[in-house]
Amino acid sequence: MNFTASEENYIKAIYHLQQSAGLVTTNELAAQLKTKAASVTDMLKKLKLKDLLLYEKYQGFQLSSKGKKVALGIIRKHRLWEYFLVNNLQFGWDEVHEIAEDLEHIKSKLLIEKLDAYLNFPKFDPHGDPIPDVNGKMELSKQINLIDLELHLAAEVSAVGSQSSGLLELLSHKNIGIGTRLQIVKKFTFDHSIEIKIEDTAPFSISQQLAQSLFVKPL
Amino acid sequence: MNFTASEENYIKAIYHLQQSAGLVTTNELAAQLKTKAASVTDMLKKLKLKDLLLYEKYQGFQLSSKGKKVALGIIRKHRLWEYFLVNNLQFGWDEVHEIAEDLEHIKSKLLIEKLDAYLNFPKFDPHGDPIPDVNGKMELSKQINLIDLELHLAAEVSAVGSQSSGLLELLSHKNIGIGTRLQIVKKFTFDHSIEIKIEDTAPFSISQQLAQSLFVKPL
DNA sequence: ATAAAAATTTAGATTTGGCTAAAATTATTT
DNA sequence: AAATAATTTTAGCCAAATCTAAATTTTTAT
Repeated sequence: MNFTASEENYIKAIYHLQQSAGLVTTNELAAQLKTKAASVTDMLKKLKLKDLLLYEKYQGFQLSSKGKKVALGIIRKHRLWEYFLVNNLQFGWDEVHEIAEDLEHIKSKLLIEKLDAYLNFPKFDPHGDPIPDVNGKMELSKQINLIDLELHLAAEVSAVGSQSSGLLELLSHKNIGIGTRLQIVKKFTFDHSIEIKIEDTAPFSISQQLAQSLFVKPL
Repeated sequence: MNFTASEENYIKAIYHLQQSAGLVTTNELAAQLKTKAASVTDMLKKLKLKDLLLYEKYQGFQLSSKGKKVALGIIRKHRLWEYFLVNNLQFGWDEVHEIAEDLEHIKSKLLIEKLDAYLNFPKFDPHGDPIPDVNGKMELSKQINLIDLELHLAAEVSAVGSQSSGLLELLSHKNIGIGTRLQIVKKFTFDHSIEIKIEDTAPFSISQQLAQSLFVKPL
């Protein structure tokens, strides 16, 4: 089956939303895609007709197993291209999301398999997110949200919660990236900020919001 | 200015047609794009409005200088991607056109400049067509791919397909450089290798891949 | 030079994906 | 349990890019 770029964007957005929420709602999706609820409803009908979506009107929705498979294919393409852009073309990891949004809609199956081989079958993209293989399987790492990391337990940054340029700018300013080793030295209840220490540098504190955008693997 | 994929396809097709014909006609273009004359007329009006086209109805048309600049930008992207697909991803040179048709519409300027650098600023694509540089300049000559040179016809090496060190190493080992005079003494269908003779030295054979990286001017 | 043929353009319809505004449904409050 | 609020859907419209059929202009041939 063949899908338009717009359909693919809906499928991908639904996939990401249902990861946390289970059932997805029309307004949520409209906000995510920066479009209007009425437009979403239209597309939902189309996706249901193509058996990509389990949907009863007014009742919320989620991807069918066919829909999930399509979503994983798009995510695979997106993350492989991001890997290529950063590792081969020397883009910064904060510059590649937009471009990969376009590249992910290029249709050729062979292209992606050859790209994957050329890159040596990478398992994680530059943001630490796992890359699905040809069958949609991916390594689900034991990463947890930084806010939930136990006090004084050493861990390694493995992923960021979004690709927003604001977040990436802040991280590079604070010298935090994928692979950075750190531990929490104090948690403050007042504003839920936490104080972290990166290897042997001086501890500094980060906001709850930032901590929630960081994922780590305990070492 | 930003253009749709469809507009870009029209611009590119007009560019190629006017290379041979000068003025282009509606039916010609419709045939080229596998669409109907009425659709072409609609698009011509749009392109004229955007100052990409010199067009008076019923009188034929051609690209404005602005239109030509846009065309060269698209051709640049197309040929760079073809080069990447063949030289890096190991596609056959006969498999890449379709995919490049899609990739050429990816918008990022930075992407193309980084790709160009990554590929070592190639001057010719895998089919021997010149790749325009950032300013739209390209090597225009009667050179042809060595693989297409007529048997026993004397010719002079005029360009190599890329600056890759592997290619240059091989060429210097075989004593082939710009200006080298040679002729083909035999073509083998089995592996598409060819046997060449440089001036008065003994003939030797070179691979299809190497022959495709060499461009010659018949003397 | 005029009629027929060919090429081109216009007019009106269709599809896709979006919009606004109004209607319908579900959820929340009093 | 109504009334109000929020959410979702429907209805009707718009723009881009295509199409068919009809009208117009240009070219060709008698």
